[in-house]
Amino acid sequence: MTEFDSFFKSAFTVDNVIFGFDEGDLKVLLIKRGEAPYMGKWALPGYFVYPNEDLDGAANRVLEELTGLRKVYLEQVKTFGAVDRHPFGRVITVAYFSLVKINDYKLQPASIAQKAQWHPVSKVGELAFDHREILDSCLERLKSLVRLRPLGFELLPPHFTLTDLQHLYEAILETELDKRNFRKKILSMDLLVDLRQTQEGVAHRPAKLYRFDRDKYVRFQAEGFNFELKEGKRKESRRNRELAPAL
Amino acid sequence: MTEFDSFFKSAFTVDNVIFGFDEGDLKVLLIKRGEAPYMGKWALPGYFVYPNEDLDGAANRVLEELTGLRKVYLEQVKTFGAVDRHPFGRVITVAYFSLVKINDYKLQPASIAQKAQWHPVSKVGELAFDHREILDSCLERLKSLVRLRPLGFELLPPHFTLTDLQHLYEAILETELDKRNFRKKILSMDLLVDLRQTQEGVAHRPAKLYRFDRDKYVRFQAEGFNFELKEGKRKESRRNRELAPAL
DNA sequence: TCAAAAGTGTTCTTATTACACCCATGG
DNA sequence: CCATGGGTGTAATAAGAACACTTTTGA
Repeated sequence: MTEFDSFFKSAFTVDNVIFGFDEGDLKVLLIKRGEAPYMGKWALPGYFVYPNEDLDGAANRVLEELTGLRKVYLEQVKTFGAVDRHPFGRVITVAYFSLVKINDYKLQPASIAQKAQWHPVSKVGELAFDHREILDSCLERLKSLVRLRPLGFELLPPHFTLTDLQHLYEAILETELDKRNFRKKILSMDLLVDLRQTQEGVAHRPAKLYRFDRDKYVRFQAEGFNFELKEGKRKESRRNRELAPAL
Repeated sequence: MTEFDSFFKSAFTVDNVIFGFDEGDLKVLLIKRGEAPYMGKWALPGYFVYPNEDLDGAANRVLEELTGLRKVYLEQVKTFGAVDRHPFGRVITVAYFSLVKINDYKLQPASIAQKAQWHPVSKVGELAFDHREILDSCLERLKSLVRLRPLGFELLPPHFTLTDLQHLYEAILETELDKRNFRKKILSMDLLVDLRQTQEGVAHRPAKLYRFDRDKYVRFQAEGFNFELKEGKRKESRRNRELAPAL
């Protein structure tokens, strides 16, 4: 194998873009680096992949060490391998994003977590390494996936109002949605359970609470179904450029 | 840096799923392995990433060494890193797919290319390593991208008929399309140029030839536009599960 | 009684689907 | 003159977009 020895000198890491939703904002969990390189800069949580660990395993480990959460939504997005992206040597990183219910998040005792903080995505500036680019890729992927699959619920508490849900979509898609059309669509999908409870202690008419019916979704998927969310912009008569096959 | 030395013992590769379209079939270019491991098995073209090379560069190199083609459509899909996926050690691989016009493909003199062959995607069986899984991921990605962007044209010769185009979509999407609706949609997108030529020497009414207007597409993109291709199945009144925000 | 957010229907426009016959050519 | 695939339109249905007022609560 000596002919290949020279290739076995690189390392790889995972970096995890952990999204949460709170106070009407999409947020991301960042860590303030306490060591070189990029000391003092905000960075994505990540670490080297251990020799006996696969990629998803490493991403889950990073997430759990930081937040204590297991079994949350996690998706591989893209791998970044610019030659000089890491000063220690050739390090390529596999970027993941995960979706957590921000209230489930408990700061872990691990020292690294002491420096973790939620940042509104819209206010994140420069980051260490190429993490800004990684964040952007994950945001874009989230935006497109959230239209195709009911991921939004991963970010909300188990009980939520339709307005919560609408605000979540508005934050992710960076758009505004029509309240009546949104509700009509969501309810027509028949994936929400009316909990027959309402908010309490709000200074306005209390909203009904719902939960996502995951079992039903799984059943619908099995029947071959698509959850799809389209754009909706039609500012000045957007031309139709959709191509629709007619099986 | 000694604390991290143990991590710098892995290697990474790129594997390239090269798609082409010919005789009504979606095809993939595979190589018959002439050495261990998996000697004699069909595999995806791929190789180690050189120390001074980024990932896209390596994928382009693999493609060019094999086919002589440069500047073809190439897209990173997913990274595979199961611990034992390669017998030589820890090797993770970044999977790409590329789209080539099969007639542009010239067998290169490189020895590796001697063993290359186009296989109809539907007839590919077991492959070396985890390459079957990689192929499946790339196929799935192609299927979803082809609905969102006009990638199909990358697989056709510069001049083509509407029937060619329809057959291409049918092959990729594994479905049948209605001829009239397909043409109506495609032509309404205003991305094809009527070349005012027709086929010659066919034993039926000759079809008109078109080309894809790439410049126009670029302009439309700049104006913010979406090329979108939807499913169209409605066998027994498929329920509407699309969620459409109304900005 | 006021402020604040919840909740609710209809109309218009656009997109999607289903569907059948005549046309041009080579053999 | 036949076989082959090319080419064309319309009507019915479904989805998407626009839009404003009443309700319920706490302060």
